Amino acid sequence: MDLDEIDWRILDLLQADGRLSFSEVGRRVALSAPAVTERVRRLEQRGVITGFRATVDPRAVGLPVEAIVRVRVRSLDTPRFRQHVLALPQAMDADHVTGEDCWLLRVVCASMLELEAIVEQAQRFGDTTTSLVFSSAVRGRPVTRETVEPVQGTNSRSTAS
Amino acid sequence: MDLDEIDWRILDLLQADGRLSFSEVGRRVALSAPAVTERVRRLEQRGVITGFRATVDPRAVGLPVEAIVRVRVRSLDTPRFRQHVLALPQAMDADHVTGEDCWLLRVVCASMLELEAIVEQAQRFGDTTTSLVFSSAVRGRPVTRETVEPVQGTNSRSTAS
DNA sequence: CTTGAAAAATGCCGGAA
DNA sequence: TTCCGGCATTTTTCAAG
Repeated sequence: MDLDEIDWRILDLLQADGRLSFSEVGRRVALSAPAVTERVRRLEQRGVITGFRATVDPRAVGLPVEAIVRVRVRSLDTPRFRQHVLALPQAMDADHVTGEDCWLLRVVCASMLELEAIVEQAQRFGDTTTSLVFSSAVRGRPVTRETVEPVQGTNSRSTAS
Repeated sequence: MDLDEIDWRILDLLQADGRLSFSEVGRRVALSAPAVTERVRRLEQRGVITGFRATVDPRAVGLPVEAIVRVRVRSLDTPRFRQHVLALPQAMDADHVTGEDCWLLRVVCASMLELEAIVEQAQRFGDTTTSLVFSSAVRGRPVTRETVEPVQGTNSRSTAS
């Protein structure tokens, strides 16, 4: 929560390239390598950095179909539904949300046939609404200081701030 | 696409911990460090690995509100809407999808007040439906061989396969 | 947080299966 | 091709200030 300017710069760098050496990070933020290592360790311990991951493009490994499946789960079935999606290897994200469609799944799969099977499985727990993803204009935007303290005047209405 | 067993094991390891040294990966898959480096380089070149990133928990940096905003963008406004969401630091994901709600935004922000402002901005482009995220049962599940070739008999209907 | 030294990892090369 | 071994360089790690 109380991150200083250097913490934010480190987060910027590591969200852009999670394999940057801590020496290199240190060079860019004008700190020694051990200092960076220690800051990163503390950011992880405080739960700010939750991990470092390689990101894989599903389309590049034979998963061209991406869809958002909204499921109106009957409340009694919620625990079983939770178990179900946890076991679904094609479910990349599953969010429990407010509103009529209690659950939102992001699913990737090899074909429409497979998507059909997945949606049919989900139907066991409630009504579904499925949308195919054309494209993603934004995916996993890094969290920056701007996200936390957005500046005013960024919108088209007030360009001449 | 044509990934062998070792490629999959490397992807498993690096999706779990993107900062593992390639020597360590090599130890675990019984390959020399240069061989791992070369495989990772090719996986990146083929677009399988799209990058390595640190993941940041928005809640840990003062962004406790997460919401999915569906926007029914009027088709003529789509290009401007695209520009708008690209400029929104709170939009973590933005997907163009089929169906009535042409766009799905995943938004994080500091307060309900801020969410209200963002939704009001989105309203300029079309009607919106907003759902608050209670929790995420799955977030960024790794892509595995199972995702590409799901085994049959995983579902509750056919446990005794 | 820094420095400095030991241990480990990386990058690059020629050569083997 | 794909992988291995070896060497120079860089990075990591750990101690001490």
